[in-house]
Amino acid sequence: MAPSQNEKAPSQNEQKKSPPLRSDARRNRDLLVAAARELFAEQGLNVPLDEIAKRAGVGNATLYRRFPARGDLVEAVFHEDLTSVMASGEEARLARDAWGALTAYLEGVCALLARDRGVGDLMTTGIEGAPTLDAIHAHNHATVSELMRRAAEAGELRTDVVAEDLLFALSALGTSLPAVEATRPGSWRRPLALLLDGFRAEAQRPLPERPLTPAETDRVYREMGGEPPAV
Amino acid sequence: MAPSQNEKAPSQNEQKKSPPLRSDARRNRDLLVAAARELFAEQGLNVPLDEIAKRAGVGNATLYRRFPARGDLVEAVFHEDLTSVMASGEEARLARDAWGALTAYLEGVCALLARDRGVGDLMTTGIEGAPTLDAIHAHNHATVSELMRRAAEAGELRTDVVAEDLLFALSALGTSLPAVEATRPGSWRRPLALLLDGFRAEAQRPLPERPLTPAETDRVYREMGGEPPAV
Amino acid sequence: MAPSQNEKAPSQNEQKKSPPLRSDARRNRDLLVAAARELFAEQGLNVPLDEIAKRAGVGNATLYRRFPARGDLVEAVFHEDLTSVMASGEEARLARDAWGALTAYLEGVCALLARDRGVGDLMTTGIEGAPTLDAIHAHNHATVSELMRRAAEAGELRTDVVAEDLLFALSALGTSLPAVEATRPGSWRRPLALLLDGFRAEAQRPLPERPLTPAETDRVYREMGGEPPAV
Amino acid sequence: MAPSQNEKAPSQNEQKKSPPLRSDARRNRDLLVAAARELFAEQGLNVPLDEIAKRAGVGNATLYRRFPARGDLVEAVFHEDLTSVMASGEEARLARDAWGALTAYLEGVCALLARDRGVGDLMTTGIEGAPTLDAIHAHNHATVSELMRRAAEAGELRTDVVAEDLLFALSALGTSLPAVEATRPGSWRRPLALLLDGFRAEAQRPLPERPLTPAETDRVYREMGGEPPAV
DNA sequence: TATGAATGAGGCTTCATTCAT
DNA sequence: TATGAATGAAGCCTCATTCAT
Repeated sequence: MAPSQNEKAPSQNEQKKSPPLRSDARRNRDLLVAAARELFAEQGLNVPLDEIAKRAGVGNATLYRRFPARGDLVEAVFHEDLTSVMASGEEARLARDAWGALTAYLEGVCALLARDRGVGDLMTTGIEGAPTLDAIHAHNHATVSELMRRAAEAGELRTDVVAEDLLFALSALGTSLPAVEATRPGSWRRPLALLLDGFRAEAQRPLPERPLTPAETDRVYREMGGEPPAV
Repeated sequence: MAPSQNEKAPSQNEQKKSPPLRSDARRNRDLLVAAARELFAEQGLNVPLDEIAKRAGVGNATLYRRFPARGDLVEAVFHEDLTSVMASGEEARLARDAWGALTAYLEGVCALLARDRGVGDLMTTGIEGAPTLDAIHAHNHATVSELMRRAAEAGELRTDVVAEDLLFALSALGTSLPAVEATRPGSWRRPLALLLDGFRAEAQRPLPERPLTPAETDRVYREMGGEPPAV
Repeated sequence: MAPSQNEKAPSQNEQKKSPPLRSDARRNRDLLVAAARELFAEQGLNVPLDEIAKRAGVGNATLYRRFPARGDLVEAVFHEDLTSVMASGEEARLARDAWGALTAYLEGVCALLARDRGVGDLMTTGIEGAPTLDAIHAHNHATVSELMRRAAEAGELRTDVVAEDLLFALSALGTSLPAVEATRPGSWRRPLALLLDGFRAEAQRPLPERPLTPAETDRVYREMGGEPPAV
Repeated sequence: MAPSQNEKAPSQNEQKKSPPLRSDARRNRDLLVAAARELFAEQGLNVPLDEIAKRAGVGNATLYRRFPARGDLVEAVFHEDLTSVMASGEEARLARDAWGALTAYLEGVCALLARDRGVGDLMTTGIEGAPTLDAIHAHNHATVSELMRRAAEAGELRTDVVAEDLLFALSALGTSLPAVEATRPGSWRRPLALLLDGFRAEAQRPLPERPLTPAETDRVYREMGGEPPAV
């Protein structure tokens, strides 16, 4: 469940100072994370905590002790998935074909969004006190920015857009993808393709309004969910 | 609150057979609708009913008596706004320039979406027992279909898309617009323009996946909210 | 209690002093009584007053004004039925065969109990401020007493029982009769016959406990429903 | 509250798999059951749950957590009493004198009915999802059937009656007994004796109507309360 | 006077959070 | 330290009763 490198350095998840967990505590922790992963995927991040504890087969206080805030649980659950997103982002940045790499990267992200309601919530809701997720978000932003810059240089991407434009569109789309995936698997590729076509160079029409600044984008996400953004 | 044309035909709101309301009842009803309009706009359709009653300054039972189900209140609140959407749809259909009319129509819809969270909820959540809203939804669909057909004939719109594609993208976008509007008024025009550029003829790339059928679209919305769609 | 001249002088129903009702008021009053009659019979005396008003097609305040307490409505509804019980009681007292007359009389009462849940409630619940019903109750008691006395003299009825014994048994049975009637029409005759067999002379076994006094019986009914007895 | 033998085998109350409760939880559970026992006895099974929680001195959520449905609480409360009824039923079946044993058994049942309104409700209302009570009901029926059969063979009981006849009469009587008990303790023996005299052999008169079948009896109780019968 | 609406208390249930063992 | 229960606030709904036209 937790990736193997975590076993070597569990401190990353439990913050710096924690001593390694006792075996039964570790087991319960993992059960909780697994249960939360399922329920977040199925029902989104607002699933009742008691339900998570029940599916894990532990008391709710075990959950609360291990994860004082909902965000801690969220962070634990999505650390792995989103780390792999970071990895695919790194890989994408190495590609020659920036636009193709961007497309492929976003397809990976959307595949994740489509099968996990929690990820979509992460993009719009934001989670209080989830530094790891913040880092991933920053990395994601950097990846998209970088690839967009190069794709624009290559003449594939219109030049009047910024990363915020794309990420915002993606987050808006993201919440809807699990529903289309449940209806017809794979059909999320179509709205994504339409979205991307709007960013292509040939489609250019002068855009109204300047793009949102990063600070404004933050505020947007805060408006939406009540907390800082996450992915 | 009630536009003057409603004064001529108040029966439309109160269904056929109801006798005209007494003055104080009418007043309370209007207070409730006004309070609900504000709170739906601010917080979406799931705002607690007690809060609506409190803001209206009436008891919660008064609310319940007048609007037995939440959907009745929703219908009363959005009837007017959405009727005007229907009117603008009729107007759009008369225009020469189909693509321009479609754009203008969608701008009107998005302006509404941007300033009222309730409308976005309506597009994804659906409301049980709101026949008027269903009718509006059907009209909206017909308008978009008609204009898309003509815009495609005129060579402005890509030919491999259907109304469901556009309406789905719009509903996905809609939920996010109030947040951008609150951050920078009017800035919702930008993501809308990007969305529309994806539908233009020149941008064509072969799309993956066939579009969702209307029945599938219904199921998507049901997946999202639990009930039939509304707008 | 309600002699035929009441039809000429309905004022007796609305207390002494009321002027005769205006025609529409009279109509609404009758609608209310009719609706209450149906609903009391179907669901018992605790049916919501609003439901009665709704079935009558009038506002609930009309009901309240005309019948300030639930008991007033109850009295109006059951006046007629129970008056006919009184009449049949009078007739029974004239019969030669006291035991046969008693049996026939109780069959009439049970037939009423079986098809009207309200009557059973009346026997156990009691109604505050229903003088007419009290009078009927007294008459019923007198009838049963008289017939029992004569049946005992004739050697048909055991001599160690009093009217309270029989009336109590009857009231206990009464609540259950609508359910058996709904299950198999007419089957209420069987438990009644069993009950009566317990009162026959030949069945005599010395009974434990002295019978309840009338005062105690009153208290029993008060215990059961909270109010004075009625039938 | 719980008799000492329960301390040896507490599992019987908490179902098979439950781990033993922690001391405070056990205490609160017992407080709830005690409060419910009192209130059920005083006011019947429809007493508000909040009132039970209040008398127990715990929050209403504690009650809900421990007893998700009212029936769970009912089952907990009456398990003990009714188990002792089953025991006395077993004992009765062993007696020589069937009629005497039946009488004694029913006296025990009536003594219970007289001092606890809840038991009477159980006989007419029925409780959803109370398997233990259903078992007790079946046992009660079997006991009465068996004793009636033997009493008929011994010539003490009339031969044209079945268990349903007696149980129905008993349930009809049952609801009324708490009121007579409250009025004069012990006086419930008199109506019971009268009832039983109606079932004696010497009293025989041909009974009208065939008895209700068990299925019909079920339907009767469903008519009365809305759910399957219980005792 | 006749009418219909407003009221407000009370019931049940659910959940996030805090407390006791 | 690990665990699970208690808590209390809040949501929704229903009804008998009172108030305003």
